[in-house]
Amino acid sequence: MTDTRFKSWQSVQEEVLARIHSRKWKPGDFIPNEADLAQEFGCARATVNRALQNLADEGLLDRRRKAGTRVATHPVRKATMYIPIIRQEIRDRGLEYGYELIRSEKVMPPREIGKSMGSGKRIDVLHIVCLHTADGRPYVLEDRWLNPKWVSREDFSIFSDTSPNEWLVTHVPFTEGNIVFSAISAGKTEAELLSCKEGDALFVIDRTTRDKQETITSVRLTFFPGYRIETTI
Amino acid sequence: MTDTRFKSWQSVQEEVLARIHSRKWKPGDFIPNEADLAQEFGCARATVNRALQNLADEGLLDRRRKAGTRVATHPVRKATMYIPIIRQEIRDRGLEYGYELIRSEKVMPPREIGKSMGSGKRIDVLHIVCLHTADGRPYVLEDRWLNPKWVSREDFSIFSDTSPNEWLVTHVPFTEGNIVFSAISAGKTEAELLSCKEGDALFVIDRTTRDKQETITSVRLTFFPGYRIETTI
DNA sequence: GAGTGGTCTAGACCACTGG
DNA sequence: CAGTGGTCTAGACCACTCG
Repeated sequence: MTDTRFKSWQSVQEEVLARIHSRKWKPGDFIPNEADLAQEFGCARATVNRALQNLADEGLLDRRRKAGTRVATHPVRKATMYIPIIRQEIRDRGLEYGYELIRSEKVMPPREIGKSMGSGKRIDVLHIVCLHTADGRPYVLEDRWLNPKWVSREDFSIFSDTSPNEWLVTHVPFTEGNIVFSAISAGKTEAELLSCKEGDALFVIDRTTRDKQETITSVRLTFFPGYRIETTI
Repeated sequence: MTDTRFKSWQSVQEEVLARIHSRKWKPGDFIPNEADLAQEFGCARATVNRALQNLADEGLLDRRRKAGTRVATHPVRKATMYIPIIRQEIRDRGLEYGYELIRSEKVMPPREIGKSMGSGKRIDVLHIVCLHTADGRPYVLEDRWLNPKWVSREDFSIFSDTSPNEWLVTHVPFTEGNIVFSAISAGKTEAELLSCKEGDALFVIDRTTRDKQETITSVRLTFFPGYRIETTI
């Protein structure tokens, strides 16, 4: 049964996938253990391990010590979304990118945002509103709150022609955070800035970036009506 | 410089992360090569490799042969979204799951959907509309087209009390597909079925599952107003 | 307790790609 | 061409967890 065709973990993965697709191994079934598969494929166990682990990461297999490996019953449990890097996304569509600063101020933020920025106290926070355009038409509205601890007065002024996004990349450490996708109805402000009608459905991404509990920046991206974000599984 | 604290790839990864966070290694910087790091950490190169590869997968490092490894300039490039398994999602929220079949028919599908199901010809296709409820309130509307090649007449009748989702898991092979997230404005139908107002902004997921070019099923999930999907980075 | 996956090692060779 | 990451191997031990 030893087979010499399987030399790389990719080829092992392909064979495993083929067996799943062909329903030789059905959802819920246990598959042979790594050692046996290694022998059948004529490769090292580490190679099989790499292949199976990768498939498990993608959600196609469930693996547990002692219990073994089985084909997942819910194949599509996660999808990897590529978060748009706005300027690049617009260019990729063959459109001309434009940036426009709409508002830049230091004010008391909404309670919810302020809480996590001022170590408990409510403090003034930098607030930037800007618009990214594609071929001159509104593409996405960026509404950002920046913890002043991370931005000096001088830096602040640069946002007149540099998107906060670009600046953040090189001035703020990598951190943790979360992202929320949702849909909102365009209010008066959004309608004006995005040149759409009030009530239009808009796709929204809220992202918060933290450094140990403390919020560094919180941003809402509101896209033009009809925007869609796509991914392959 | 050899250090004995780093025994596992996770600990190596943590150390690398720490150096990125502390900005000892800044975005765009090259970091030492694997061999050097292995020596510094006092572990095998394979261990360093595993750690760095994982960070590269997460988008925090850019790696290229010969060129080397550098800290990514755009840290948050992708996010892994956990696609809701509706019944489970509702239960996780502590609500009672309910299922209601609204329509079940075999009809000529919209051109776009029909094309990829009938090997070129337009054929009748199974169409299911159902509603998933949480504590009796509309949660998500499921509008699904099923390639009849994959569903027999008898199977079809079961959808009166089983969500197509559950059925698909055990009867259809794993495949490829794509997912699209977007926002729509509630029309008359959505408003009625989801008990919301016309014009409300609704979050929508469109998912298509294919087996080699041929579409097996195409589904649109339209969520109640206010629905959000969240992920951590 | 025993079976299975998870990981580490040391060494080797390969594959890609920048200069 | 040469440097770097990518991968494979064979063997070993560990960690978890099912029964």
